[in-house]
Amino acid sequence: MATNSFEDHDHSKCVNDVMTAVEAHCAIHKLQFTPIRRRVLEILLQDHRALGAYDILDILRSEGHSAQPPVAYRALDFLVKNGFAHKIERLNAFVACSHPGEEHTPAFMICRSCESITEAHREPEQGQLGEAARNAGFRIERTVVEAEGLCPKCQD
Amino acid sequence: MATNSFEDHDHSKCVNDVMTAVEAHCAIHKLQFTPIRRRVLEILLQDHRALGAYDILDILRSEGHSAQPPVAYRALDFLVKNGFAHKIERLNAFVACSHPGEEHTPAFMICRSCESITEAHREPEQGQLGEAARNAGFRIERTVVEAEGLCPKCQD
DNA sequence: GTGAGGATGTCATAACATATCAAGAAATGA
DNA sequence: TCATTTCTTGATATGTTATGACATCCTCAC
Ligand SMILES: [Zn+2]
Ligand SMILES: [Zn+2]
Ligand SMILES: [Zn+2]
Ligand SMILES: [Zn+2]
Repeated sequence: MATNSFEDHDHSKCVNDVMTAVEAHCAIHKLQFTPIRRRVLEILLQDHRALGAYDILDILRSEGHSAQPPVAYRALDFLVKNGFAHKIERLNAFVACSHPGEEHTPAFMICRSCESITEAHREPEQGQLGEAARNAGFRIERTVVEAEGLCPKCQD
Repeated sequence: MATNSFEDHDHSKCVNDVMTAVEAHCAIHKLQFTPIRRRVLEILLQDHRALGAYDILDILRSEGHSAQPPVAYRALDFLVKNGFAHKIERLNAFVACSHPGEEHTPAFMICRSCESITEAHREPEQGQLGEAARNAGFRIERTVVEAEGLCPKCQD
């Protein structure tokens, strides 16, 4: 996966790398990477966009799977809990992770025009938020950092 | 309002200052600070917590107002659009702004234990997110920055 | 083989948010 | 003042996102 998915890149390699990393991670950690979970991740990886749970359900149904909401939400829970996908709070939607399995604190840039999303990484204790937390005596456990705007292509 | 609402502070002054500032801002900008809008802001100001639209509806109803969802959402839209309240995306809920009317880029610290929320301010172009955006050629228009964790009191 | 834990299928419902249209109130400008 | 326009509210309905609950099935350990 390119470091910045706004740039042109070999996307099939991008998909492949993630699937390989996830398979390896599941093997090591004895996680069941079942067909539904795999298929949902594949769907998320189709492009660098966030999909709602019901978008995913529609796709599953179009493939002959009689899918009820919990089917999508359970697969997404699995992917999110294990660091293979992230929820974009601003959109109530889900995106595949660029660095599956690795511990990281993501920040997202969301293009409002083409809807593409790039994941960057932060250090939670650094920067303005870290400083504000120290000043307030607040202990950060999770962060939601999402920027909305225009990607390079859509600025033209 | 205290710079950090996790600290003990004179909350009635805190409420008063915000209401005064909002009234002044509405007078200057010819905004209609109607009874419903005022009441919803008062409800949000009761404590430094986020309330869902339906929480607000319940309160309005308990006060004899026959309130349907659009009543709450319209008032909240008004408050958010004019910078008197913010939506907390992580919670699908709304909180009163600490600096009503002023242009600012908020960041929130949300205590998962007592649910209190403090608003800090960021410079959108600075810090880790600003740097990531410059590297990617991304133009930031809005940001969502929310930290979840434990406030000073709840760490004991 | 039996029991325990995890995964899936299915139905139902909760929680969050908006579309639409009618009616009323307030600002605007003759 | 009166008409016009714009904003606000009332009310019904519906759309969208997410979870609860329970039955069934599968796998693995014992
Ligand atoms: Zn790619
Ligand atoms: Zn990630
Ligand atoms: Zn206060
Ligand atoms: Zn604010």
